[in-house]
Amino acid sequence: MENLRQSIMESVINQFNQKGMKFTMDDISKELHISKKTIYKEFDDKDELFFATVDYGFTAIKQKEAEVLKDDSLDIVEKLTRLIVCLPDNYRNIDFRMAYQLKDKYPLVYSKLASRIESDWEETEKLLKQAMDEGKLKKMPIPVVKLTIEGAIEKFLGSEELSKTNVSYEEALNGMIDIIINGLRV
Amino acid sequence: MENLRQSIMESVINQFNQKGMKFTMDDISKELHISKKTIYKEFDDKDELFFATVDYGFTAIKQKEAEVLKDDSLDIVEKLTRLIVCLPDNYRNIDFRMAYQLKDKYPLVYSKLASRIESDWEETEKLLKQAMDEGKLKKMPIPVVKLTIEGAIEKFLGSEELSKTNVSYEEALNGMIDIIINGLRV
DNA sequence: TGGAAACTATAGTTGTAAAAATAGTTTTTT
DNA sequence: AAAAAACTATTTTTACAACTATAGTTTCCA
Repeated sequence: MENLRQSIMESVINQFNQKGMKFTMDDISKELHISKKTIYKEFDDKDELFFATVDYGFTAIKQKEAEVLKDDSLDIVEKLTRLIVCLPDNYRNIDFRMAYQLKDKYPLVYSKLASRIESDWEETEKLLKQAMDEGKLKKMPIPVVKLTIEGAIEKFLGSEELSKTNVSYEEALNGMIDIIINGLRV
Repeated sequence: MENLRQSIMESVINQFNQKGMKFTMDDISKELHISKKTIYKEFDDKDELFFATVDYGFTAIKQKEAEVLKDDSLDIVEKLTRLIVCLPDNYRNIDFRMAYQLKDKYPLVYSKLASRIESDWEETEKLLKQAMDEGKLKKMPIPVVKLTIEGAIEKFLGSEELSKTNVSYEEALNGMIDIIINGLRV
């Protein structure tokens, strides 16, 4: 079976989002109705499993990103808008308020996670800079834009204010991106 | 001496921002070179001291806010911009990443702090709604604007990204407010 | 072959008793 | 009169042992 690895990693993501780091190899084997032995045939140890899972979790996002980038029917500002919409997928698939738990026990996995998210910003940053240089967007230090977007996403995910006021996450996200892209228009 | 209370409360704010909640009554007396007895003559106990300090910490901000509000030479959107610039003062004077420590031991103080910050948003929200109703700004759910601003401020204060890229806090703050106000313009 | 369960060494948790720190008071000193 | 220091009752940390949970392995069975 070739997608055995894959379903194990799916289970890891699932368990992680349910219980944070407090899930066991037994939890995974139970969820998948497979034996631990089978897991250990695919992955040397928990470390390798986590490491592989981080990579796996980003493949879909990277792909979506690549599609946007190569679609030449899109204006640079439109590309940017779509790219920014992609970014929060990271924060949704991997609940970041739980990821800090990795820092202590799996520092390598954590830094891989952090650097992949960072690298997801790279294309966006490049495009932002380009749009500013071309005069399509107002000049503004990139970190200001980046931190504003990141901060908003984390607030949208973490605060109860949205659900209390019946504003959906999607609505908030699109609103925020709309404000920022418009705010940067010359 | 009339500003004895005041200097004690200043010391509390100072100690808090240095050490979080891990400062003692002795620390305060040492910093001010006064005896503990003198502190306890002004304040019944640590609770009352903290409670009073929260109120004290907000007076300057509230005053600045009131001045902006009553200045009729300002356009509503200008008022809003200045009001939003005021808001972060809360987050700077009282480091919010440390305030959560109050929750357990001084729940009353914490809720006072939270509600005062919340009430600081009230005027801003009122003005935002008004500007949207008057067609001066694009309609947008208020929580989206609020969370975006709050999220950005917290990121600006907490992340090392600004200092690493030589962007000052003020620059970032003004940039962010500029983006958002412009992004909301019709 | 692979699932289920038993097994072991280790890592993590919990309870607790001793030690240290601290809020608030009292005494002494300046 | 107020600072400094000493004091006490309470709270907070610390240290450590007993207990529990878990990663990874091995055995057994369908």
